[in-house]
Amino acid sequence: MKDRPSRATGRPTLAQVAARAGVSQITASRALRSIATVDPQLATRVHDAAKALAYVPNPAARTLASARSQSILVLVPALSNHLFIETLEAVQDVLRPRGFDVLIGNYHYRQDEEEELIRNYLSFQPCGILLTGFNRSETAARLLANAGVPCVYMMELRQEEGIVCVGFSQEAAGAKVAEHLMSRGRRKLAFVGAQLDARVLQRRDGYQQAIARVDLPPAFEIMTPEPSSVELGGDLFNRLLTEHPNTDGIFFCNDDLAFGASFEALRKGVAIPAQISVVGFNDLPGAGQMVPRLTSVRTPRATIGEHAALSLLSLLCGETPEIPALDLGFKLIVRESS
Amino acid sequence: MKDRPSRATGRPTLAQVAARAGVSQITASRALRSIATVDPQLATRVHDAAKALAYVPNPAARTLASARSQSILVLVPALSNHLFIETLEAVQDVLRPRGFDVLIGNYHYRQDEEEELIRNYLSFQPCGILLTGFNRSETAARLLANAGVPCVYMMELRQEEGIVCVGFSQEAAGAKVAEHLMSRGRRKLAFVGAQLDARVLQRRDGYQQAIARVDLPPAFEIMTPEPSSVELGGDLFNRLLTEHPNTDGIFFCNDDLAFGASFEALRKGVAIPAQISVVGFNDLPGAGQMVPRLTSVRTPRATIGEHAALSLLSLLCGETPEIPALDLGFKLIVRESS
DNA sequence: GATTAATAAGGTAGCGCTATCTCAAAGTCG
DNA sequence: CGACTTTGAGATAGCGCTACCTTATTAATC
Repeated sequence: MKDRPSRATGRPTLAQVAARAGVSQITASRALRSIATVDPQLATRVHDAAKALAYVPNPAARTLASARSQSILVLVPALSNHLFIETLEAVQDVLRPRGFDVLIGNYHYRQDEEEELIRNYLSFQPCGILLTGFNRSETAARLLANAGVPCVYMMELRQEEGIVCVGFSQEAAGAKVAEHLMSRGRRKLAFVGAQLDARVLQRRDGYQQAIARVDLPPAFEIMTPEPSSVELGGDLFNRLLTEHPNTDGIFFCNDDLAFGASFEALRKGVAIPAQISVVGFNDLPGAGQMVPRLTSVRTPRATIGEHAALSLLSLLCGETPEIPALDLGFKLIVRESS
Repeated sequence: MKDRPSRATGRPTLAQVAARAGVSQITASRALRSIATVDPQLATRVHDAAKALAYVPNPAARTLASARSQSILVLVPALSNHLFIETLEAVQDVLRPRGFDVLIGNYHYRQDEEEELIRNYLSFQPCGILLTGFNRSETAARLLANAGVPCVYMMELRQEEGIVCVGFSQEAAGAKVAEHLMSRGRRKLAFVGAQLDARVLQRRDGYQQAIARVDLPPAFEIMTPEPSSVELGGDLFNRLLTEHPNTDGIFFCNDDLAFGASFEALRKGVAIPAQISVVGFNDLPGAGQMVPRLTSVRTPRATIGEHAALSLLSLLCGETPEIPALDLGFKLIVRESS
């Protein structure tokens, strides 16, 4: 019988660590995974051996043997929006130091793409998933349910048995903006929305409801499914001025649009806030430097990422978070534009 | 002997596909990986069986058996800069349809963090790595060399045996800006840089060299290692006005800074471009909407991502790209601010 | 037509790790 | 003090796939 060439990677293996520590492989495995049933003295020997050999576990072998990886999947609708970047960073800051690795999936606000990502990434057997909002295809939801992987939902809230979510009330935020504009004496309000994901619509609803509560006529709406951008903001602002020239208060569904509108106003000589008050959403970096400085709703996107990751961790430990739907609130930052 | 409970995942396996197709497992494996030595007829049978069973390969098993994953690691210095987002998206657009999955590592412009990410992700046995620039710790470079994983470098160019890179000449871009400002009659030039990564310094060098070539005094420099932001741009602009009030042309190392400066100029009543010409870098979305519309250098960041991914693919096939250092150029977009 | 070379398919043996079971030793209790 | 539980460690057997070697078949060469 000829010797087959080794197919090994050359990296130190658990077997070598175990041999060096004078214990069995499985004991070494348990020690390195901090499983309680190992004598502390043995555990120390194992850790010393691992350090001496510069042992790094092989995640593929681990995943294959346990049918569960150390990866956590995070699905966001866009990377182009700075909002989600901050959420992602916070998620990574929580998970990476704890030995998880974060897989990022960007579905470009498309349900079919999200479904495809879920299908694809489930084959990696992630140990947990962070999702944005509740709006997804039935197939996607079924895939997730069948996989039995713990999920935490970000950005939106829903009080429902078995649902763990971290976010804030988009409706309440929308209402707050309406109340603010009305407190400034604005009566001819408008809402400008792009992209039109579930959260934009929720903000719109909250905004309109607050207006209805004081028996004002509903806000004029300009809505487009186009992706949001600074340029689009300028266009929609112009459209609004043409269609409803006497508008005196606008809530843009996000800051990008509001930025574009502000530029256009400067160019056209439309006085903000003298003639029209403008409010954005998210309070992105730069909102406070705009001319005029932009009133916006500061959303807790980083904290949402952080707490979503922590909630997922507790799910992974078999615990249920005390508050399954965690409301992190928001804050209206009033500046010159209103 | 008691029956052990199955540890299987429940998902269909290659063995089932093979059985259904009436071939051996290894033939099924080869057929699904499109390895040439399989009879097309058998291959069809295998593919049909796989489809019928909704078979999805187990990446962990694949990685373990072959000591090589289907993952490609991309390391970028920041996600907060929109520039890299576009590069990442282009990379993903090339690699995901071809069955690779993209691992994103963000090292926050810190060499130690990059090193840590490399160390960590190498344990996943990625089949290729995309890196940003050439500036990294020696340890990191050694780790990469020892791993023997194909690498492609993005953003910067270097003519060197065995180095595959895709980018453009940062120096040439800097020079181009200087020439443009001088062509507008500007003589008292300044350079404002933040973050100060290698690429910012290269742009600065190109800028200064172009100025030196026509025997003008060197540009005044304001340099700070702080992370770049709109707010910082305003601060640095004010500092520049105080320290060198007669400056008549400024090159900001990126658009964020230029945005902040523009806002501050509007606020202070400094006339751009009448009093000072301003040029940014990257031509981020929004540059064309600024007041005044910002002159900027449009960088091919998406194309860089695309070509870097393609070059990596050819390395994976054992080919060497015809042009190992691919210069994708840049374009000065002249607008109102200069 | 015998020998060699190329080709295609399959058998076998892991890759490196962990789940499960087994067993010995120690602790617990009526 | 014997029967029962608890505890810690090890033996065993895969997880699902692919690399390597071998063998069967066909094509090419002398």
